[in-house]
Amino acid sequence: MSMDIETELNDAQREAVLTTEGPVLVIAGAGSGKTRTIVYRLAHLVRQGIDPAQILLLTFTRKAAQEMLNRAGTILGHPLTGTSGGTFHSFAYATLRRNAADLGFDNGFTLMDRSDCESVCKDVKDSLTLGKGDRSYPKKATLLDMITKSRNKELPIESIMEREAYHLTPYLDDLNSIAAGYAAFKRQHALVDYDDLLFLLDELLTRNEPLRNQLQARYRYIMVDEYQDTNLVQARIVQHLAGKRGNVMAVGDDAQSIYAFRGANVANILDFPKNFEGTKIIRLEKNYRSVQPILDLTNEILQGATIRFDKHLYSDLKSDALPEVVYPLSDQTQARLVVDQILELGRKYSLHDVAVLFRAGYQSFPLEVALTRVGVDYQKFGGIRFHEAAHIKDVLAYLRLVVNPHDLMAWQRALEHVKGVGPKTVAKIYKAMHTNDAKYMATVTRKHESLRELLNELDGLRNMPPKPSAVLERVLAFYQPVLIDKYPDDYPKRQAGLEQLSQIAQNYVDMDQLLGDLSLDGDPDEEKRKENAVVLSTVHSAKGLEWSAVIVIDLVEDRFPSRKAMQRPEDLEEERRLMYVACTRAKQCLKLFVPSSVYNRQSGLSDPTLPSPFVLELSGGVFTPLKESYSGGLEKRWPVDTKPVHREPAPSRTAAGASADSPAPGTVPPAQLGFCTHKIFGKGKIIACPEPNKYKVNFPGFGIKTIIGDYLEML
DNA sequence: CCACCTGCTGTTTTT
DNA sequence: CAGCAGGTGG
Repeated sequence: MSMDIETELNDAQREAVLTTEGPVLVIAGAGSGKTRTIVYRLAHLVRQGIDPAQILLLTFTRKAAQEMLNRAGTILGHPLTGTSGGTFHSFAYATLRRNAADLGFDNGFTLMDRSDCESVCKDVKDSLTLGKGDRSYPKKATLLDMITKSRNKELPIESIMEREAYHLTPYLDDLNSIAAGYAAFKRQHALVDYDDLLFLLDELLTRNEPLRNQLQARYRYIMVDEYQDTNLVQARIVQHLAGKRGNVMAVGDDAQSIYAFRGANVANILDFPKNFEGTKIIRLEKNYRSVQPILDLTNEILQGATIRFDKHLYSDLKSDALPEVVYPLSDQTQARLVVDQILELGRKYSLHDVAVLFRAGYQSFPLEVALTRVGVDYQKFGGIRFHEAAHIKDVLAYLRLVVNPHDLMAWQRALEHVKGVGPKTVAKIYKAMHTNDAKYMATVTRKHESLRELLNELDGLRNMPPKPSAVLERVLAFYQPVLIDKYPDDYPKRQAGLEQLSQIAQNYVDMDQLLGDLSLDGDPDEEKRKENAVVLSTVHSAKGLEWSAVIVIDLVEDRFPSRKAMQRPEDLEEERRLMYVACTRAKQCLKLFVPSSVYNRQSGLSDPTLPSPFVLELSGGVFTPLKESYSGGLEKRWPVDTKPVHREPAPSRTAAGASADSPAPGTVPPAQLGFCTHKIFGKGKIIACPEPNKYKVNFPGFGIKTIIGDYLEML
């Protein structure tokens, strides 16, 4: 492949590629050739004679980094060797491992995944004897959420609570104690969570000047992708690495910021020019991905935003076909209709070029069943990850113990397979081992004969050369009976997973590296898109990707936007950007599905739905509406808003629904539903208007109340 | 102290 | 439908 900067790039892209010195901020709209720009810049730098090892490319997923490096290699005609590319987290992991002793980890450390972190939270909670008998006590997942959110946003737990979890206020003191206990536990057992990777790197770079200088000297050219989704500590890391020279190119799009929930701060991209003096700002606005009718629709989604974006994408790609909005009767029939659409699209496109997107992982379950029934293969992104499966974690626990004897989480997993040994016994054994209490060890091993064997086996592992594949081989051999015993129903399937793990291990010489990569990057086998498998993905996991045809399902209130995001206006804004990301993935064909009812587990019945506000506010001209007929087909549905909708004397939330389609009878157009305040209950969300001037309002902490309009102030 | 059973609660997104 | 607390029997 050739590299012709003159003909293959537009003016803005070319400028971004050719500006190699000094800070550059590239505001890259969706589909504006951002990846191409980064790839060409990589190639250009190397062609200029820059040593590839002096380039650092930080991206959001390791997959993205790998793909960019590969493409740059293709352009150059030889692979880029020595370039560091990956996520902030993987870069941090590698750097910390080389400097573990400096951070007080003399025996190395182990990276915990999400479920490890949750169980630590639970253990700490139990050991502080908090929440006994309280059924509504925050779950371990909630506890961890609050702790990491507080860290990522660098705010006290109290502020996080005030802003987004008012109902947890009674537990504030508990949460602070649990957070402290959690931190102490990690230290004590040489464990590190995802957040620690970033904070420890920041600490290291701040404190260790020689190291900082060394890294600054090495990485003379830094590129950071998806800058809108970095948080405060990531921005500091970039500043440390860039140093005075400030040779940083940040690329991102404020309209695609969808990770505020984990502490991402859009201010980073907006303030980049302030933090790096003399920043050259380049905007990429021409879209090369989507046909114009799709962009007309996505531009409208952005127009509804409270804080307007200075952005309007345009494209040369024409099409006569408008995006479609399809109204199935229920989420069950939606699955069937989507399968029909997939089969039809499969005639025009390769199936791996067709994607179904949704807000949350579980929303694809009915579709997965339907696809399996008709025999269509699919590949799902954003579900349970490879390394989170119980049997994989079991096996990895033994590997972890080879590296880090303080890893209590791993001890628990490993020893609890012995019949008669539970959490309490493990804790005692752990303590006895670390205090050389031979007497207890003798007693306990006499009581459980198979424990003795297991400990001998572990010693054997520790004494062999730490070659991952060899150690794993031995672990798998003695894990085999446990596997069959523990999973009598489906152990053959899990066995296949373990063999896959063996395959992966072949590629590693270093145990730490293997463990880190598994936790930081999930299933390395997922890299390649399967041929002839339709893609199912959460919108978050679809970021940065594109398909010829995209179907978005479950576009109803409480699902997309998610129910949890309906409490606060700023969360709703993030959902809007998420909707924008979803729709801008489509190149030629976009279909939005709005089921009229969804199955409700609690009642066992189908509940009627309200269409997502993001669909309601679209003007009639940008899409073709189709509804499911009672016979199961699709027919054109004419916009019914010819008869004027009776409007309440205007709660002023008009941004939504200016030209909305008429809602189903008996419901109220969400255009009128917004937020309000009440003298006693405070701020709440209006969820229905059963009769004129009477509203059902959900007040956080008080629940749903029906209130006369006169007592409410509309926001 | 551990394993197993019962009945209640409440469902986002990810490195 | 899972995840979890609490009770019971070994």
